[in-house]
Formats: sequence, C-alpha cells, structure tokens
Amino acid sequence: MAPRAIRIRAAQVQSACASCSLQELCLPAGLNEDDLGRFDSLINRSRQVKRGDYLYRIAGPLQSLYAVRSGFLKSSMLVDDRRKQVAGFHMMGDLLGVGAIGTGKHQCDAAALEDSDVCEIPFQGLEDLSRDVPALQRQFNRLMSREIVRDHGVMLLLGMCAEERLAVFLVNLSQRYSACGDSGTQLNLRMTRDEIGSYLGLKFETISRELSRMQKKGLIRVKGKNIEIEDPKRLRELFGEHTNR
Amino acid sequence: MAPRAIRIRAAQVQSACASCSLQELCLPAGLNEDDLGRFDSLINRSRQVKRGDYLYRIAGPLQSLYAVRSGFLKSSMLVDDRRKQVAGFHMMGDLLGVGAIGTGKHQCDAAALEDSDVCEIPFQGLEDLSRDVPALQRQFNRLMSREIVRDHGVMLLLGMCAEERLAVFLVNLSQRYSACGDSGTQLNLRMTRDEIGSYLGLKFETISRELSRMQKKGLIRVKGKNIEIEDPKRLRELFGEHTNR
DNA sequence: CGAAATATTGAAGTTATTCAACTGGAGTGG
DNA sequence: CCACTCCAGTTGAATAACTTCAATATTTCG
Repeated sequence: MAPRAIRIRAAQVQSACASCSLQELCLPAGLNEDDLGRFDSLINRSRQVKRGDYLYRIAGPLQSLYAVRSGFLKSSMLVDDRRKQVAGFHMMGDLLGVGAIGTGKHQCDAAALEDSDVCEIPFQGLEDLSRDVPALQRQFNRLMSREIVRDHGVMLLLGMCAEERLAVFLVNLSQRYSACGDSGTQLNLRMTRDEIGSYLGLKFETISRELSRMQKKGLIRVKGKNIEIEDPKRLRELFGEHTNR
Repeated sequence: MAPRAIRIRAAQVQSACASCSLQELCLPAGLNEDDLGRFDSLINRSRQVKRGDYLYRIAGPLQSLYAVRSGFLKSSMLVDDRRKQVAGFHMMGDLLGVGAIGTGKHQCDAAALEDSDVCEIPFQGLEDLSRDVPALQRQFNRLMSREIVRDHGVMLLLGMCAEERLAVFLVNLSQRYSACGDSGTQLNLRMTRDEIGSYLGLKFETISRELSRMQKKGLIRVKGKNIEIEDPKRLRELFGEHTNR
C-alpha cells in the first residue's frame, strides 16, 4: 500500500515513532517533536519474531518492554508448574512485558502465533527518559492502568456462562481488529480452539459447540479459523441476558 | 503494644510515613529522609471509612489514590450495568484506585467491609512529585506492575474447579494476613460467603459446601466467619492435584 | 431481644466436561 | 498428482460439577 511506503520513508528522514501508525496508542503519545526524537533513539526498532518463537520466557530477566507493530502473539502462564494457561492475546498497539516490572522477572511466556514485528524498548532507558519527560511518564502510567482495567475485564468472565464468555471474546476481538484497521466483521482467528478455551476457562470442545450454536442462531458464520460476525448487535446483547449471579 | 506507640510518637515529631508500619510496602519505599518528608506533606493522612461506606464509586473522578492503613475493603464492578461482581479484597498495605489512571474515572466501587483507615494520596501531587523523585516513580511503577500480576493470578482461577479456587483464596488470604502481622492460621473473614462466591465465580451455596467438605477432610475448621487452617500444607497441595485443563 | 441477614444442607435440574468416534484440511513424500 | 499422515475441529453420549430451589439453622446488629 502506498501510504505505508510513504510513512516508512518519512521514518528514515526524521523519527521512526513519528511515522509509526501506532503513535497515538503507544508510549510516545503526546510527546513533542524533540522528546519524540529522544524516545526514538532509545528504542531498538523492529525485532522480528517468527511464528512459534518466544519473545520472552517465564522467569527470564526484564530487559525490555515490547510494543507490537504487526502480527499476533499470546502470553501464557503456568498454573501449578504444570498446566499452561493462556493469559492474553496481543496485537498491534499492545505493550508487552509490564508484568515483569515488579520483580524484574517475566511472569509470562510470550509467543508469536504468527510472524510478528515488535518494537523493543529497553526498560532502564525508558525509566531514565521518563524522568526528563513528564508526558512520557504519564502515558506510561496510563498504559499500565489500562492493563489493570483490561485484566479486571477478564475477571468478569468468572461470573459468565460459556456462551457469554465466547460472545465477550468475539466482540472484544472484533473491536480490537477494527481499531487496527482490520475488518471487525471478518475475524481471522490466529489461535486454536484450544487456546481460546484456555483463555476463557473452557474446554476446546465447548468452544466448538458454542460456535456451532451461535451459527445456528444466525449470530456468526464459522469457516474454520475464519469467523464472520453476522449480527453484532445480538452478539453484544448476549452477555447481559442471563440474570444469574 | 509498646513499639507501636513509640512509632506514633516519632511520627508526630518528624514524618508520618517514616513512622508508618507500611513504609516498606508502600509508595515511599526506598525514599531518603528528605524525599520522605516531601511525600509526607503531600498526603492527607488518615481518612476514615465507616463499614458499608464507599471510598469511591464507579465513574467518579480520580482525585486520589488510597493506601490502606487498617481495616478491610472490597472493590466491585458491574458486569452488564446490572450484576455486581467483587473484583478484590483489600487490606493493610494495598494501594487502591490505580485502575482509574487510564481514563481519569474509577472503574470500581470501593467499599469498606469494616471500619477502615486509609491514607489519601492526591494523584496530581503524586505525579508531580514523582518527576522530582525517581525512587518514588520506580516504586510506583513496581506497585502498578504487581497489581497486574495479581490480576493475572485471578485469571488462573478460570482454569480451576471450585475446591481449587477456594483453596487458592484461603491460602492467599492466609499469606496476606501473615504479612500484616495477623495470624495466618486463624482467618477472620470479613466478607460474606456471597462475596467470596462473587469473587471466585461460584454461588454462595457452593462456597458453603466446599468449606464443609474441606472441614470433613481435616484441612480447615469452620466457625462461621472464623476459619482455622489446620493443615496448610495439604491445603496448598490442593491446587495442582487435578490434572484437568 | 428480635427481626433481618447470612449460612448450611438436601434434592433436583442444568451446564460444562470427558471420552470417543469421526471429519476435514495442510503439508509431505512417493 | 495422489495417497498418507497429522493435527485441528466437530459432534454425540455419558458423566461430573456446579447451580437452583427450598427448607432450616445460625449469626449479626439495631
């Protein structure tokens, strides 16, 4: 696409962040030109992660935070040093690694579900620069806070039945895809039913069944990993219809 | 207790934070004497919250963060503007309100389950002071990160059965009570079975039944809101014994 | 003290899981 | 190019786990 090429050209002459389409969502949001340049020289741009490779591993030392530029990743945790559970799915604009700040060690594995491109932000450098650039600090705080709120959203799944959980998942994914410029109705799932199940606290057979049920209801159309949302409104109304709990 | 009285005396002559027993866990951890004084003059110490009263409400503007000095609180969210769900329980040393930083509006209700005493920390002032005091900023980042990790822990509940969830809950509570200097074996629950259930994604009858089952197994001893942990080791081993999911 | 809230327990009902058989599609090698 | 294999996904039937409804007991608090 032409616009993309132009942006990349611009990046080379001045600031890579200034040219990045993630700018408004990402850490340097609200920085002036000068500070943006300083932030830019801090980061190692564009680390490639091949599908199946790890960006970082549990217990590994926190070196950098990572902003996803393109691709799709999952993070996962160990429940009792045995079972693995998916903790989240990440795409363009997401910031990874913040869970490691408290202890200095990563609490999750982060693996690419498709070839991905991330922006590596050395954490020490970020902390140092934040000191001089209040706007950067504020944006960092905001992003951390948003992560907390997002996690609270996952908590709400505990009070929901399978159908509701899956509806929440699909609606959320749809919104995030839209925000990235992808289609919000033609969802190209990058994860398996098993990974969805792990994330939602359900078995993969249940995911499969619920998808079929939603299709029968005319809410979605399932073609393997491709899911078309046919009735977004009714899908959204799905959570909230049960008065349980 | 004598040491406590002495600490309070010291507070009056120099810095309240310097005298606070939460100091190592709280925001000013690692600050030198001078910075501690500046932090101290920032905060409105000791706001009382009566049992049943709210510290803040959903959608209310973020004015301050709150560090719990004593007492016990819960935070809760609305699932679909109708059902309420408990998002967490808070005690001495916990920092409340960080979820509001992203949007400037509180995402949770925070209500006292018993008469509580919190330390009010004006957020704007905290941000300003953080700029000048790197150690404060770092500690703040660490606390935010820890909150994220704690929330990730709640995520793991999704993959657990009722017995495991309750075991996790009790062990966690025990550890936090211990850290506060309370008994880690004589748990004085401040919340109802219904609130535990809401937090864990279970019905209150299930909580009641599982507590009874654990008692029959000799793991705990239930006397209403007072729960004695009889076999901490086996209780901890409870999560991890099922190979599901 | 006494009303109201909270907790316990049983029985029946519902939801999600388990086990198992089968389908379909992607990738590999003959 | 086709056959084969492997992995992901679907679906059915039986089972297990949790919830619902209901009756009763206990605690809390004004």
